[in-house]
Amino acid sequence: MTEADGGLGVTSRPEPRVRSARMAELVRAALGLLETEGAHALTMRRLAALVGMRAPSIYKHFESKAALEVALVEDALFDMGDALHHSVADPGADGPVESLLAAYRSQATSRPNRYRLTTSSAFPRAGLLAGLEDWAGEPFFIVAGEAHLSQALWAFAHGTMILELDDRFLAGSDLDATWQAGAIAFSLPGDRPVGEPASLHPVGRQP
Amino acid sequence: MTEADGGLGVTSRPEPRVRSARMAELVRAALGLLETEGAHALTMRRLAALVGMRAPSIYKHFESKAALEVALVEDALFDMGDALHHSVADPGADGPVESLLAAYRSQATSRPNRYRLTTSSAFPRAGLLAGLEDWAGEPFFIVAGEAHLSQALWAFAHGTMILELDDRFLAGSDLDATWQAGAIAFSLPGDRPVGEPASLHPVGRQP
DNA sequence: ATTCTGGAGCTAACAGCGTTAGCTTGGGAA
DNA sequence: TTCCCAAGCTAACGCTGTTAGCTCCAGAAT
Repeated sequence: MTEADGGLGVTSRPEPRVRSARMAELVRAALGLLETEGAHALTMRRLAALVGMRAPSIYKHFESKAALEVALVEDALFDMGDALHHSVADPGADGPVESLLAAYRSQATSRPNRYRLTTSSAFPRAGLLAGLEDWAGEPFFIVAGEAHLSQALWAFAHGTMILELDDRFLAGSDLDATWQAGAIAFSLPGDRPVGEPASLHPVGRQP
Repeated sequence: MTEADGGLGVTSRPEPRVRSARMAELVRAALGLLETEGAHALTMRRLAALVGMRAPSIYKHFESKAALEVALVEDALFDMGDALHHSVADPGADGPVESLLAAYRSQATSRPNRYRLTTSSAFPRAGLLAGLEDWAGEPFFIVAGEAHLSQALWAFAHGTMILELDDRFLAGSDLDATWQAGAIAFSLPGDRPVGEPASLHPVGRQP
């Protein structure tokens, strides 16, 4: 990841907050609860029981449930940022856009409920570590090379991701092809992988 | 809207559920609460107070809060579907993709909290009127002309929309340009509006 | 005209939620 | 040895969606 600092990166990876052993244990248990049973199962009483305490005692370590969720989401953003920065530093045989999208999709899919929490409208984003979201999202700018296209690419990635996780696409859809359709639409021609199926291309891209 | 039936449409607009006067009043009040104060304010007790009753009485008209939200979301999908079908039937001077995206954005922006509810991961989509979501989303297929590209376009639209509503884009971003960047990426060249600003194109698109 | 019925309101209450107040306890610093 | 405070506890508050069970009245049926 250090390579990226000397590269195109203009933001830097924030320093994660230090956590006591008990805090780390709570976050670990919370992640387990969230992923195995869903957001509705992540309650203070259930979490407390999981680590052998009672709900009010959690407040000795986190000032609110929101603060605990912030910890979960910061983990998610560090994981996502690391994966994305790695993908731009070392894109595979496919183009950089394909590589970035594959990293994004793989990361989100690995912990779907944490991804949902991270991108939820209700989540108190203001409490996040300063600069973390910008750093995690920077690879989109690096790959797209231009602000508006990078935002559009990010929006495509998030939109496709959340619709996939929520099973909103028509049953039986080939989602690999959907991701690839977006990758092609947002790729610079020179960066496109060779042997790209031409049918997926928006017909007649050239003026 | 009837023109669309004879056109490319293969799905048809479902018949809305009939609502008693009291049900309609509740849905109207619920929408007001949702939009003016947000999802957290939409509680059975507050809604009941707004129409001059007590919370348990609502259950004489809707079997659960979820059923009431289904009514709100069905309204949203009918409104969205009507707007999108209208846009494909009568695209403006801009291309069909621009026109569709503009309709999508305008519709969602007009009732942001209802849009959030409609697209929320937690929403019980199974309770929706059969075929309603398919019908509302059909214009994306009509415009893109191909299944995967249409899904990618829909994903871009939703992603951009929810990020815009949640204020997730970098402060000061020109979101019109972001929408347009996506519109261009997903447009067939022949359909692109004339006089497209070349600067929006990713720099150095040529190899 | 009387009776019956059922839709639509009500109160009381339950379980679960996040959270707070206030008490206790034990281990390390002074 | 004393003191302090971090970290646990119980009880409780106000909120949530929801259920049980009662009442009341309009309109249909007799």
